[in-house]
Amino acid sequence: MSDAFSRRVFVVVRRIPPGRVATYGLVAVLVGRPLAARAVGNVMRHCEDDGVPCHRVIHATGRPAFPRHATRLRREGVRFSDARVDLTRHLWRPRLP
DNA sequence: CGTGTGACCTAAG
DNA sequence: ACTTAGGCCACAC
Repeated sequence: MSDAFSRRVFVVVRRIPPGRVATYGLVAVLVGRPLAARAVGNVMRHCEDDGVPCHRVIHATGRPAFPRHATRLRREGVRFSDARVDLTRHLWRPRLP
């Protein structure tokens, strides 16, 4: 998909550094649609992982969408406490331009 | 143009 | 700490 919204979502997700994560809601904020968290999820659903680190976008509870994402995150040094990411430690806090 | 759906979020109980 | 209910947005039909 290459509509405007999806592109902006992917641009943001590509900027998430290794070892950090963003929630769907945070991505929504960063693309300028603070209430479009669900739509972000829809975009990620069709993500074919072409250079986009979709495993770094997780649920607000700290649970990745799929277990395989958790293993990739662990490989990047992300710490889990009981199957959820320690958000206080790993939530991405981008520098605002 | 109306409806249903989804890798969501938050507040409340 | 779970579960619900309500809300919001983009997209496919």
